[in-house]
Amino acid sequence: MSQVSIVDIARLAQVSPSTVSRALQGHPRISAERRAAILALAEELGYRPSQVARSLVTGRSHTLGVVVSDVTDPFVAEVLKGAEMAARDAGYRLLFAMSNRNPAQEIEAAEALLDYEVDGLIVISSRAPDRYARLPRLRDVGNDHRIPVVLLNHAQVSEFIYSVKMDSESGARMAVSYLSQLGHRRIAFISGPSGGRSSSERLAGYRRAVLEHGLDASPELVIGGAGLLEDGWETLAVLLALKPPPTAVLCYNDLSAIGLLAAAAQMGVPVPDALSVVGYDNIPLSAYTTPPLTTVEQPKEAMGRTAVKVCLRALAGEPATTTVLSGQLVVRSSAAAPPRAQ
Amino acid sequence: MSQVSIVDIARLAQVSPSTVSRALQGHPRISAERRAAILALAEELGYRPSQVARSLVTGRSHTLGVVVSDVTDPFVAEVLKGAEMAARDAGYRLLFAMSNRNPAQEIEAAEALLDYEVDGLIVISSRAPDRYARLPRLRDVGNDHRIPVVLLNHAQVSEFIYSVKMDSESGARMAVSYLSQLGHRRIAFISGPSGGRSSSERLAGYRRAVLEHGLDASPELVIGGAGLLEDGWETLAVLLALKPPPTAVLCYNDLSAIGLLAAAAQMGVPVPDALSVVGYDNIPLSAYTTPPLTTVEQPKEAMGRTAVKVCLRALAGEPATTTVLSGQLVVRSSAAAPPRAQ
DNA sequence: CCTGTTTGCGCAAACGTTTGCTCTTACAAA
DNA sequence: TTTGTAAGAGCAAACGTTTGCGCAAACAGG
Repeated sequence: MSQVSIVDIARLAQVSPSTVSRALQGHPRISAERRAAILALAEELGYRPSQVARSLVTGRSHTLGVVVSDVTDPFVAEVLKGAEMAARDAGYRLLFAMSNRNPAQEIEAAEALLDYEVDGLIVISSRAPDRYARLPRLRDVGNDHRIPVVLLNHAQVSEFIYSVKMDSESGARMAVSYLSQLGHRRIAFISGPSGGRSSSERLAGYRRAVLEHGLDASPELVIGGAGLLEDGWETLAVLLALKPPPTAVLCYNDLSAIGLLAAAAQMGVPVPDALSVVGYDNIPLSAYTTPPLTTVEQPKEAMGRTAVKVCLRALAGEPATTTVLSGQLVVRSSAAAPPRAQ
Repeated sequence: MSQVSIVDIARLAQVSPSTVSRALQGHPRISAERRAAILALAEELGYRPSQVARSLVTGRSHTLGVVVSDVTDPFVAEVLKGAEMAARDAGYRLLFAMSNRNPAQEIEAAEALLDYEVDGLIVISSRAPDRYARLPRLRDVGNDHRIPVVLLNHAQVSEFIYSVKMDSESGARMAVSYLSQLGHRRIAFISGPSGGRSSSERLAGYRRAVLEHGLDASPELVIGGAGLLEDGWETLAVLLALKPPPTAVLCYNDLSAIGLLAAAAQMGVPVPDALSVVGYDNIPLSAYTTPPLTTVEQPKEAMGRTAVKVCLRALAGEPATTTVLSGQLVVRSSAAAPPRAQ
């Protein structure tokens, strides 16, 4: 640490360290000349305050912890991007950890981040949302210094856990309604990671739309998945094995939809002529598939930004909220009227 | 901070804080019973050491800064994933920042991370590699406490800047050789972000292979790009405008290749029948395009892991190295023999 | 029994800030 | 002149650790 510190400046400026500190933060009771002199000196020496020393005394690290399931998932990456930008804009930094979609690892990571005294915690695709309310350090602390946790795409699970989410149910509902309007009666759903809130909400939206439009509600039409490329790929076979096969399918996310598209192309199943497929998320790549994917947009970057904003507001003492953003269907060409209706 | 500290434990155990500290870190000169008692107490109280206090005194934060161009790029995300895993395995955390492919923002981010006393810096797709050697805090510090910087896919730019990279030149060369063996004589190259080291190396590899195989070396065959989906999309038109159009194209990365594929599908240009395309990176999605993309594999996760390993070794005092990993061609079906050779 | 070494532990300084309190000086009001 | 107040700056404690040094007791060798 041959780094220049506040006392180096103090020595050179012939003042006390406290004066330097106050001058730097614009404390009113420092004369203008001193202030200027100190600022100039600091600039000249290339002084940069030690964030860790600052943290130690103030109890604020200007750091937010973010734990994600897997950065490699385009949806997650996009949200993370939004969060990073908002954090930077607010003078905050992000301590990053991955859970590999593993609940135990997720909690472990969260705890580790707390060791670094992050001011808040953002969890992007939680697999263990209800455990946060029970983390000792999140529970015990007096209300004056509670560490806000904001969960993405999860309902608020406790009084002090915040939530920003998209209305997944209506998103899925919109997609199914659209397919229904195109003439489809037998629509399959590939679900996401079990236990995931967004997965169950999308399923609920699917079921609701199926009911509302009086579509085929056979349970065999909902097929398990985990939101991975492979899921979509493997699912095509089970779709085709159904009797009769569905004419359309709503996928948990774009990734599984893309897997499905690939399988269809490989097996010579024309999309959308023989099978309509719609995804969810509207990741950038979804515009570049063949055919381009009809999908429901999730405001990913905005969700990330909002998450840190909510977190920061919580730090400022605002009560917990769950803010819900809305998406919309983006129509491209992977869904069309069913064969028999043509 | 109503957090339990080392002095709380000390009070309860009727010993001094130093003893607690030493007991916790397994110092030999603490009796076994005391040690056990203290450990038990710590466990019971749910004690977790304050990393920031620790950092302040030891000068080590057990934190690595990582600045990336854009997490949203699948290549970057994959490398980041590898880095995160290796860091976690070593008991390190990652402070994350994004540069948005902007040199000024990149340096600013790096400086900000240094304020948090990161032990090392990893830069994933640098746009300003040569500026690190000049950062005051990286230059001035005595050799005992120099902060290692490892650049990904950049050559070593100074004695104290480390580098882990793939041999991009030979990767590109392999790809072009392969196309040449298939019978292509006129092969285009879509370049990556100008100024990027990997872009120029891949271009060099392309040129070398073109020369070696006596292929058409017209300068019009190398086309500018930035490694984005849009680049590939827009490039198809300029490819087709060439007279005669090339029969194959090597793209800077899979992203641009996928853009190109999409454009081709949309404009009815059959791939690989009318145009062979090969990508670079082998991102997971490249196996799910139509047709599946022939590409050159980059060991992305391994690169991330290696980056943190190199960084940690540097901290342990090993001299700077540049380690180069090797890739290989993964043949799928987006490249085949040219039309006239069939 | 004396000296020398080992074992076990505490004291206190240090890391680089921030901040409540105190102190001095100047200046205005009475 | 006295008193009161405001401005400007310093003292020292505090944040939670780590660690060099010192000290006492125990123990070994002679």
